Amino acid sequence: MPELPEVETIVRSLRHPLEGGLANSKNMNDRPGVVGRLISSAQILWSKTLAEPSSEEFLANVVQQTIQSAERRGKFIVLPLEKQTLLIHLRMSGDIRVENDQPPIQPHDRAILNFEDGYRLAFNDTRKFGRIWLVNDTRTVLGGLGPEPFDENFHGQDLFERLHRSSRNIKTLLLDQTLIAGIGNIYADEALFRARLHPALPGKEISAGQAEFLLASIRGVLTEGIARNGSSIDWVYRGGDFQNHFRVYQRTGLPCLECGTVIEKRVINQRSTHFCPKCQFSVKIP
DNA sequence: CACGAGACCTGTTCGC
DNA sequence: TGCGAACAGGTCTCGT
Repeated sequence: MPELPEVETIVRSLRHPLEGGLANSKNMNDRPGVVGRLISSAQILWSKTLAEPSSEEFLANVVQQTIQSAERRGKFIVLPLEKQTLLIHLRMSGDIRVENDQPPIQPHDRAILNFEDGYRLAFNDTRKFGRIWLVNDTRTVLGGLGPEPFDENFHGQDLFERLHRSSRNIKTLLLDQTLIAGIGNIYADEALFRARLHPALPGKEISAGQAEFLLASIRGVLTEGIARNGSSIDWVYRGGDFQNHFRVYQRTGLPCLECGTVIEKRVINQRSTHFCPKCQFSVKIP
């Protein structure tokens, strides 16, 4: 699913002026926002999309509340309302549309928030993995997340200490949302390439200096991803451009852009992992 | 407790 | 051309 840069792009679009932009535009930069809109009704079209509370409770409580802001925590979209908070996780295939003029419900729409002014927010999710929560206390859902990569109080030394405790490989560790929040399969591979670290390297083998450089690499790829409005792959097209700038992800068999060595792919932690065996050579590889 | 495999889903692409 | 297998940006649960 969308990783941190894609979620950040969507969240920024949700903050757009209420009447600015084109409803239904493919480009997130040209879409109307939702902050300040009053929810008048809601529909749950696939019951499992609602993680909590019950459908009846959700429909009764979400109405007559105005969206106060649009934030991001890890890969979660956070929409504080007046009394409670809506949390949305897009997982693998989730997407958000904001539209008006009551266009027909689209295939794979799983939940709809109707606003008093005629606009609506549609949560579309082909694979049905996405989830929505309406909670009183966001800590019940977000409490276990690790630090935000851009938190200025999160330093290379902190990452080092977190990695150093584990014998699991670095690729798996970067995907662990309790260790650091927001990184997914694409940006893990891209960050490890920039950091010149082999994805199979055990966390405990990584030095403090390498962890420092790795955090800078993570911030670098995420920053570039956000600047390019995220990645648009396959049928989930959101107007992002970062997919045209991958250095290793989905470049299996192509020459490394740095050294010309053929990019390899192997499965780590049940996820496809792409890397340059020369640039990301490490002495200790299990 | 840490770790890996399986489950949850649908749609597209790959390989024979 | 057809058809099943493999694969896809994520995370939870269960068994060892």
